[in-house]
This record gives sequence, C-alpha cells and structure tokens, in this order.
Amino acid sequence: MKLEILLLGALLNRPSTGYELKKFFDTHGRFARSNTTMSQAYRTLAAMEKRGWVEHTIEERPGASNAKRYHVTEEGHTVFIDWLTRPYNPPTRFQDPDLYARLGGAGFMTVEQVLAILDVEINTRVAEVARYRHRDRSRHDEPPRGYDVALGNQMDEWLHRRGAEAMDRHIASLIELRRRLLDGEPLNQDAPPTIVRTEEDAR
Amino acid sequence: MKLEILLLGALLNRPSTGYELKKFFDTHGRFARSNTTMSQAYRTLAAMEKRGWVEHTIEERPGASNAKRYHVTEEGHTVFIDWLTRPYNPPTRFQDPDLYARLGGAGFMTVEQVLAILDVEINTRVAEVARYRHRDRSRHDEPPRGYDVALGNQMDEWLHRRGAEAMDRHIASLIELRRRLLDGEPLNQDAPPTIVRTEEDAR
DNA sequence: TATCACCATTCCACTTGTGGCACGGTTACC
DNA sequence: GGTAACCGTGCCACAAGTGGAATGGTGATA
Repeated sequence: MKLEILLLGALLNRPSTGYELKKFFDTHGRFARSNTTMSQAYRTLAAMEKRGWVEHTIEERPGASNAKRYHVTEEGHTVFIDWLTRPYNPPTRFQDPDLYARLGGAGFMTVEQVLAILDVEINTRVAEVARYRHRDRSRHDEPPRGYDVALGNQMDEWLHRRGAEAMDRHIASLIELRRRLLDGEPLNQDAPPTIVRTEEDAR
Repeated sequence: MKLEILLLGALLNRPSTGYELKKFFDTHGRFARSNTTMSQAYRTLAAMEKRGWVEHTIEERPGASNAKRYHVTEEGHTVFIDWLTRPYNPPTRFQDPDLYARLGGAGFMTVEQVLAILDVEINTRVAEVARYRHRDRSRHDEPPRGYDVALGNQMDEWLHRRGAEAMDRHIASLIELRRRLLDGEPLNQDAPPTIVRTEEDAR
C-alpha cells in the first residue's frame, strides 16, 4: 500500500496537518498501515505537494508554531480516483490492507466497480484454497537441535487450522457482501429471522 | 518482519537454495510475507553468509547450472533463538505476521515462553479494543465531490464491523490456545461434547 | 522447431522506509 | 518549579525492498 494513496484518502475525508495524519494512522487508521513515522508523513506530504497533488494553507497558532493544513487538489483527486478504479490486483496475503483500503473508497465508486473488486478478490482466494489447502506442509527430515517435536507439530497444525479458518471466513463474508450489494439489500442489517406465521397470525 | 529471520526459520526446517526459498514464500510461506523477489532472497542470503549465519554447499546439476544449498550455522541458530525468545513487541496491525512467525518457532521454545508471547498479544489486543472500539470514526464535514454518501457510509460501517469481528475472533482463539497450553490439553482436538449421563448410564 | 514454464544465480539503479535527532511551543498535573 | 504529554515541523544517514534485465540451462508441449 502506497503511503501516498492512503494520505490522499485520509485528506479527502478531512484536510489535516502532518501531525494529525500520523495520529490518525496510529489510532483509527491502524488497520491500514503500521508504524507510520513523523518523518515519513512530512516527507511524503512535501513530495506530494511538489507534484501538485496537495496544497497547504497555513494555520496560525498564536504563541505556538504554525501548522500546515493540507488539502487535496483537483489533480490529487484524479490520482486517487485513478488508483481506486484501476484493476485490482490482490496481494499475496489476504490479510494485507489492500482490499480494505479500496473498499474504504467505495463512496467514490459505483456499485458495479465495487462488485468488480469483490469478484477479483473472491476468485483469487477461492483459487488459492483449491491450490494450497491440502498440500502437505512437510518439515525437517530430522528435527534440528533442541526442537520439541510434539509442541512444534501441534503448533504447526494449530497455525494451519487458524489460517484456513480465517481464509474461509474472509471468503464467506465477501460473498455475503457481494450478494447484498447485488440484491440492493442493506449491508449491515442482520439477516432478519425467518418469520414463523402461526395459524392465528394468518387470520 | 525481517526477511533474515524468516529465511533462518525456513532453512532450519530444510536447507534450501535461493530459488526454493523464493518458491516457498510464494506458496506455503504466503502467510508470512508477500512479494519476495528473487533479488531479495539471493542478496539477503549472501549478506547472511558474510555474517556467518549460513553456509552453502554446491549441488552439482550435471548439464544445468549448479545450485547453492544453504544451511544454518551454529551462529545462525543462535541468532534465530535470540530473536524467538526476545520480548515480543506486538505490531500495530494484529493481522501482521509477527505473532504467527513466532508461534511457528514454538518447537524451539518452552511452553512457558510460548505462553509469555500469548499473554503479551492478548493483553495488547484487549487494551486496543477497550481504547478504540467505540470511538467515533467521523468523516468529512461535507462529502467531497462525487461521493456517494449512502454507499460510502454503509461500506464504512461494514468495514468497521468486519474489523471488530476479526479482532474479537483473534483474541478468542488465542485465549483458547492459551488455556489448552496451560491445561496440557491437545491443541487441535475439537472440544469433546459435554457428556450427558442418564440414570441408566449411572448404574 | 518454436515457445513456454521451470530452475538457478546475479547485478543495478532506484524508491521507500527507519530511527533518531533538533528545534520550539503549550497545557496539565504533582 | 519540574516534568511529562502533547502539538508541530524538519533533516539526515542508513537499511531495506522494488523492478527489471542479463545469462544460461532443462523438459514438455504444440
């Protein structure tokens, strides 16, 4: 995930200072990126301004040091939309934030574009499961020095199960999301319980 | 995640060539790292050899080009164990492979060391949930140009729910793992159904 | 016989990210 | 009065990763 794109997305939501952006990625933007350093945020912002993607206005802080509030320009807006609507290429690890970063920009897309992304992701992951799920994950010919075979093997098996479960749930939730988008159903309402009509209700 | 450490871990399992390692990270090692390039694998391996962490033996391939098979040295083994047993510092994103990379080395640790890692992870994530779960994730003062508010808001909400669910499940599965390790139960056996003893059984 | 996929290694220019520091200010609390 | 946490910007040396090309071979398929 390009920091630039994440920054553009964040700034479209809310023009911010470098400091605020860093804070955002440390707190609510945690899902999107780990360890954003101050230097990185400022340096990238400066580079983006040179390219004309963002501009800043100076915010006077009487007494304290002034802050630069960055806004996305027309050009930056275009760059962001181009990225969003560019064919989606799923990352190797399904846990990587790429998909969620794109879905986070859903408001800038049509339902069809969102569906296209979902289809690519779903197909990719389904293919991966078919390919790798039952391959043996064989280890050492002989265990290395100081290796607790019982613990190691059990943990490997546990890790494999957790991984498989997480992948299955990932796929299932995306399929459900896709269905709801397709059927025009609300995305977040819990599925209504099946209504049982008694004889009395029917009357 | 340092590539070096991952490489050391993989080589402890099975001495390999650079090509094999790259393949491994493209297939079964997918969970640990995305996009390992050839150049990176070879370059890192060379650097590690210079530092004395690995050595290679040349494997003759009559007719074809010879392959270098890398083995972990005593020193490399020590480096790996040092990393494994060093205090665990959870990454920002709980989906990052750090925890699973460590647990993958469980065979080189004692149960107590594994438990220590689990405790740190569980406590960190529980604290994060307490901190961020109910904070508002407010957006634009006014939506940017071409923004579909209905779709955007619904997707944001969906994303938030999915994220919260994934985090909850992550924590729950680690708590269960911890309990089993503590009680000496098998890690992967499904919980036995509660046995209902009837009057007749009792006799 | 051409083409493709695979095996195997290496180099290189380039972009990104890391970790630490320096500067300078405010507000809150003990 | 001290000190800690927060706000704010910026520089720098260095480490790490990217993307592509070059080289040279095998085996299978069309």
